[in-house]
Amino acid sequence: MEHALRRHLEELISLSNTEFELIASCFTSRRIKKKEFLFRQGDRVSEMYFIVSGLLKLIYTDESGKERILSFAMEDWWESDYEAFERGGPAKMSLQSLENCQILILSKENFTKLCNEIPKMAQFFLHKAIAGHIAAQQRVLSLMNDSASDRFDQLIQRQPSLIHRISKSTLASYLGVSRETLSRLSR
Amino acid sequence: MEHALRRHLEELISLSNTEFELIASCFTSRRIKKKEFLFRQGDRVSEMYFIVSGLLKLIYTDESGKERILSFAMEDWWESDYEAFERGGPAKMSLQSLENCQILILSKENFTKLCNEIPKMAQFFLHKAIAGHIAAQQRVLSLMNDSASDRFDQLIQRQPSLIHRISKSTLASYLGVSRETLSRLSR
DNA sequence: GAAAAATAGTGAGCCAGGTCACAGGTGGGG
DNA sequence: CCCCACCTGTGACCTGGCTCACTATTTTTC
Repeated sequence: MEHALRRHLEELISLSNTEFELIASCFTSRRIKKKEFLFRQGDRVSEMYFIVSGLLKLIYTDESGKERILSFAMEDWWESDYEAFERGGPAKMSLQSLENCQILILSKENFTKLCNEIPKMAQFFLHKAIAGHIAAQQRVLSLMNDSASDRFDQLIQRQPSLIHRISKSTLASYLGVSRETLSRLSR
Repeated sequence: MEHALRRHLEELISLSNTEFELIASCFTSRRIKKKEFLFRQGDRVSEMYFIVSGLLKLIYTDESGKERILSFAMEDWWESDYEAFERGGPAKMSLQSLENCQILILSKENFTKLCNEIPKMAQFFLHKAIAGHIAAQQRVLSLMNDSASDRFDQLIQRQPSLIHRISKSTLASYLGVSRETLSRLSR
C-alpha cells in the first residue's frame, strides 16, 4: 500500500520518515472492483490517483458511442483527467478499472499542499508531468507515422505483459484501429 | 524581450523585482533568421526555449525523409525536445524557425537552479508541463477520432491566425495528411 | 530579371483500414 | 448444466487518404 508509494517516490527523490508521514497522510486508500469507474465523462474531477495494483483504462467515448483508450494506468502510474483536475471543468474522459485495483487518492487541495510544503514533491510531479508529455507526444508521432501493424508490434515490444491482461477489443481501441482490423493483423 | 517573459510568468505567478532579476539573469537572448535550426535530430539538447516573437516548428523526420510537425512554437511558448532535455540523450526531433525569431534560452542548469531557488518557478513549470500533456493528449484523441477535414476545421477555429503564417504543405504535415489531400479538402 | 526552387492544384489508380453481417468459442452465474 | 453475454475470427464491400505524375504559379537567389 503505502510502501509502494514510498518506493515509487524514492525512485526520483529521497525522503525522511517525517516527510513521508506527511505525504502519506495526504492520501486516502481505496479498493475497487473490476469494471468500476473512478470518474465518468462530465464529472468534476478534483483528485488524482496513484495505482498501487491493478489496471485501469482512461477512455474517451464519442457521440456515436465509440470508445478510445488514451492510456492504461497500471502499477506505479498516476492518472486523472488532468484538464478537469487543473482547470476545474467537467471531465472529457472516464477512468474505469479492467481488474480489481488498489488505489491511493490525492485530492487537489492536498496536491497543492504537498507541492507547497515539500518542494521536492513539486519537482517530483514536474518530472512526472514532463514524462507524461513526452509519452503523449510519442503517441502522436506514432499515430501519424506508423501503420496499425507497426503500432501493434511496438506495443508488444514495449509492454509484452500488457497483452495478456487485456482483451483484443480493448487493445484495438488503444491502438486506434477497429477490432476486426486488429484481428486480421496477426494474420 | 524580457518584459515579454515577465508578463508571461505573471499570468500564473506573481514576482518581486528581485525575483524577476534573478530569473532574467538565467536566460540568454538570441535572434535567429527564418529556416535556422535551434537543434537537429541527434543533437544533445540541454536547453529550453521561450519564444518572444516569431514562429518555429518542432519536427520529426522519418527514415524516408518525410517530415511530421509535432507542434508550432510561437509567441509565449516554451519548446524543446523534452526527452533529450530531461534524460540527456540525443534529440529525436528538430526545432526549426519558420520566421525570424526572438528567443530566450534557459539552460538545464539554470532551469534546475530556478526550480530550486524559486519554488514558484517549479510550480510555474509544473503548470506548463501539465498543459503540454493535456494538449498532446487531445491531439492523440483527435488523430484517433477525427477525419483529416475535421482536424482542419478545428485548427481553423482554434488558431485562425496560424493559417496565414504557414504554407499549406507545412499545415498538412502538422495535420498528419499529405499535401495533396489537404489541397483537396477545401475542395 | 532570369534561372532555380518552393508552393499549389488536380487527375488516376491503389490500398489500408473501416463497416456490416454472421458464426463459433468461452466462461461465469443461476 | 445450461444459458446468456461477451469475445474473437472472417468474408464482402466501401472509402478516405496516399502515391505518382504533370502543370501552373509564386518566391528566392544570384
